Amino acid sequence: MDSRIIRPVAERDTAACGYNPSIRCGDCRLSGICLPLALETGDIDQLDNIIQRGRPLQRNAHLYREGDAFKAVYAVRSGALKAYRTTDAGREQVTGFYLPGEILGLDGIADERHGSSAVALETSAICEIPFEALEKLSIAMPRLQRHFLQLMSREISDDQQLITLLGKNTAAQRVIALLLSLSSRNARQHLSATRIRLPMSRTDIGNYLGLTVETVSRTLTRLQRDGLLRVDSREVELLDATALAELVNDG
Amino acid sequence: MDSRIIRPVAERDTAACGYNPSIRCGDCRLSGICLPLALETGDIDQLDNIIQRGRPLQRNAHLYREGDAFKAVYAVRSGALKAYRTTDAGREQVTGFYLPGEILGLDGIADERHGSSAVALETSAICEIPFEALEKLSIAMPRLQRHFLQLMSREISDDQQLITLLGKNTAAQRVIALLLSLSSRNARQHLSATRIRLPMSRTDIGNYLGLTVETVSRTLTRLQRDGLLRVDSREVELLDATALAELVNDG
DNA sequence: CGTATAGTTGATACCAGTCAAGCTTTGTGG
DNA sequence: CCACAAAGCTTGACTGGTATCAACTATACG
Repeated sequence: MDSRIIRPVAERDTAACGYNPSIRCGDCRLSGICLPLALETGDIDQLDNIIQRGRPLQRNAHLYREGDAFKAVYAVRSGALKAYRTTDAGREQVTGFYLPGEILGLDGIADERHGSSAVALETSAICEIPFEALEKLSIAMPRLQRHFLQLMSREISDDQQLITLLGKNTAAQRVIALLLSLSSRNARQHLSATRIRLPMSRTDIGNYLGLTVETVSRTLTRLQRDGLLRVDSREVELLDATALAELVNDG
Repeated sequence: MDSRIIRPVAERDTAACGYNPSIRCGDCRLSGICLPLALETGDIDQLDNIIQRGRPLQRNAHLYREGDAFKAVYAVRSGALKAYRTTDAGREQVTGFYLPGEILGLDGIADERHGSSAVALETSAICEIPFEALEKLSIAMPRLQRHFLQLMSREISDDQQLITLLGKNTAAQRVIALLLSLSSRNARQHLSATRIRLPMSRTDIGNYLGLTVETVSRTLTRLQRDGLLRVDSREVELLDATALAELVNDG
C-alpha cells in the first residue's frame, strides 16, 4: 500500500470534522445561531478579528478544567462537548452538552475560574473568544453586549429547565426530554428532527439526567418496545414525537 | 382608643421590614454584596439614579410571573423571595431563594420574558433596576458591565450547583446542602452562621430540593435526633457544621 | 486474537413517594 | 376573647421506581 495516500492523523481529523481555520464569522454557516446573531456586517468583522481558531480538539481532550483560570468563552463549530463537575464524593455530574453553534464556558466569569470541566465527545472545531476583548468590544457595540447577555440568560434558563427535569421526573421523562432537546437542536442546525445521533455515551446520559447507566439502557429498551422510538446503538429515531412530548409533560 | 396612633397598613409594614425609600446605594448596608460592588463613589451615584424603589412587597405578592414582559432585574434589600416554574403537569419547581443583597430576574433577558415567577415569602423591600438603563450605563461604566456579567455567571454556577445536588444525592444531603447555603448567606450578611431562620415553608423546601414535604420533615427530625441540629418550627440551629458538611460531601 | 470499553439484561434491596391520620400554628369572624 | 377553619407540619404503614450487584454480549482497538 502506498503510504502517501495515508494522510497524517491531524489532517484526517481536520477534514473529518469540516475544520477550516480560515473561515470567518460572516461566512460560517452557524452565524445565525452563534454569537454574531443580529450584528451588522461591519460589526461581524470586528468580532471576527478577536476570535481565535485553534487546532481541532480530539475526542476526550479537555477544552478547560474545573479550576482553570478563565480567559475565554468558546463556541462549538463542529463536533460535540460535555461540561461536567466532579463532586467531592467523586461522582461526575454532567451539566450540559454543547453542539455546533452553542457557547460554553459562561460559568467561569464570576470568579475568573472555570466552575466545570469541558471535554470533547468527538473531534470538534472550536472558536475561542477571549473574554477581555469581548468585553471591550461590547462597549463599542451595544448589540453585541445585548446578545452576549442574552446568551448568558439562555444558559440560566437551560439550567433551570434541567433543574426542573431533575426535580421529580421519572427516568422515562428525563430520557425523553433529552432526546427532544437534541431533536430541536438538530432542527436548528437544519438536520433531521427525527433521526438523532447521540454523541455521548449511556454513562454520560446517566450522569446528566441523574440516572445510572443501567436505567438509561432499560428506559431506551422499553421506549423502543413500546414503539415510540427505534434505537441502534447511538442512532435514535423518534417514531412518535407527539406521544413522547405528552409523556414528558403529563405527571 | 385614639385612631391617630394607628398608622396605615402600608406604613406599618414599611417600618417592620426596615424599608426606607430614601436610602441610596452608597448608604445601603448591602452595597458590599449587591450590584454596586467595586464601583467608584461617583459611579454609584449614577447607578443610584436609575434604581427604582417601590412599595414593599407583601407576603405572597408576586414580583413578576412566568411569561411577563422582562423590563428589569431586582435586588432584594430585606425579606426573602422564591423563584419557581410551574411544569405542564402542574408541579411547582422552586429554582431559587433570594435573600438580601441578591439579584433575581436574570433569566428573563434571553427572550425578553420572565422564565419563572417570583413571589415574596415575607414582606420584602426590593430595588428595581430597569434593564435598558442598566445596559446603557454599563457601556459608560466597564466595571459595572463586568460586575453584572459576574452576577449572571454566579447565577449559572449556583444553578449548576443545584443540578449537581439534585442529580443523585440523598434527601439528607439535599436538606443539609440547603441549610449550609443559608448559613453562609447569613454569614455574608453578618448574621449568625449557626442560627438560621427559614423564610420558606417545608413545602417550598421540598419543591426546591425535589423532595416531598413528608421527606423534608422526616429528614429534619432525623438530623435532630442524631444531634446534628436543633429544629424549632422555622428556626434551625446547626450544632455540628463540620459533621454536616462531611455528610454532604461523602457519597 | 485478546483485551478493554460500552452496552444490555436480570434479581434483589432500599430510599423516597404515596396515602392516611393527627397535631400545631395562624388567621378570621362572631 | 373564643371558636373554628385553614394551612403548615409531623408521623406511620405501605408501595414502587430506581440503584445496586452481577453476569453476559457487542464493539472497538492495538
